[in-house]
Amino acid sequence: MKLNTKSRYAVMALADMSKFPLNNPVSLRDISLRQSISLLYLEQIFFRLKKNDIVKSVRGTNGGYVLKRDPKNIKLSEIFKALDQRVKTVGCKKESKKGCNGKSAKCITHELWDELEIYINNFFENKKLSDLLSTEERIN
Amino acid sequence: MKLNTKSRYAVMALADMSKFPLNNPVSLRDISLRQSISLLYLEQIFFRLKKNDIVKSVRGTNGGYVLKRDPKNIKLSEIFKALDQRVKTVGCKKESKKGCNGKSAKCITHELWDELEIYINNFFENKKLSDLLSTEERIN
DNA sequence: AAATACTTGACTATTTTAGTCGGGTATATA
DNA sequence: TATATACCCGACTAAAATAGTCAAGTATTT
Ligand code: FES
Ligand code: FES
Repeated sequence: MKLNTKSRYAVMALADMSKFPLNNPVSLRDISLRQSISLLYLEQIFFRLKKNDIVKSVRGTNGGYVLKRDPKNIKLSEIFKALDQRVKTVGCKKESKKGCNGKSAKCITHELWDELEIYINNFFENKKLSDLLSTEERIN
Repeated sequence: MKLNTKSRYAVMALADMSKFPLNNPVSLRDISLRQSISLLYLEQIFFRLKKNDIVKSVRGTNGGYVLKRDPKNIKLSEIFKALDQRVKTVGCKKESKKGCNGKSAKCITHELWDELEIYINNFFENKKLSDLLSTEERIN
């Protein structure tokens, strides 16, 4: 099980942003420099974040991205979802009645993996962007 | 985050085995047929399981593999470890003081991913092979 | 002797990941 | 109004990981 860079960078970038005053646009260039993430990659990531109502953009000079909501109200699960990054533990299609090998029934371990998936999703569901900030930053 | 087939098949195969009397060798051919997993792939998986003291082998006709311990005492974490399949959520090297981009310090999200890794490993640590068997099978 | 079943390293096709590229458009400021 | 800044967005690609397969065995039972 591995977490991919897209999700990791997305959370990293958003955490970086949330250190600044809410209405102050933060440019991807700055995030790129501070967090050492490729600017072009960030653009791809933020395109998705914007489409999914997590950030909004301000174009032109001194523009950048702004969090659309308070970090307290942004769950990690939303960020993952925005990037199409879901937890996948089973080999079968959820909707289908068939098992992971196309056979008739769900396999003997299906329930276990389902449980694991719910367990992991639970982590993301209960974590908010604000949880990443240290006490001093949170006061700001 | 995705679970790979190696781990999934390993648990599936071991769960299949644990339905049979403990001292009765179960051949990979049978598991392959019952669970629709490639025999050659299973061989690769069981090679590792054997090396890691989870199963032992019985060669020759009517041979097969036998669980080395009671399913009650086989943790999923051991199975994963046997297959070199570890949970990896961070971008940096654990030992190193450096961050995930080779920069000086650990990044702002490092603690979060560490927490996630511990959280997931915890699931595997607390699950045993016996937990996969239904009540009737457990009596057996 | 023959069949069964494990042994073990190497190899390969496919898929996924981690980005890059290119050619835009909108806005602020000098 | 020219220019620089910064977002916009689809398409592309190299590299790594995954999911197996292949080959050439060895040990044991019947
Ligand atoms: S994981 Fe769903 S049937 Fe195997
Ligand atoms: S995840 Fe460890 S430094 Fe970024």
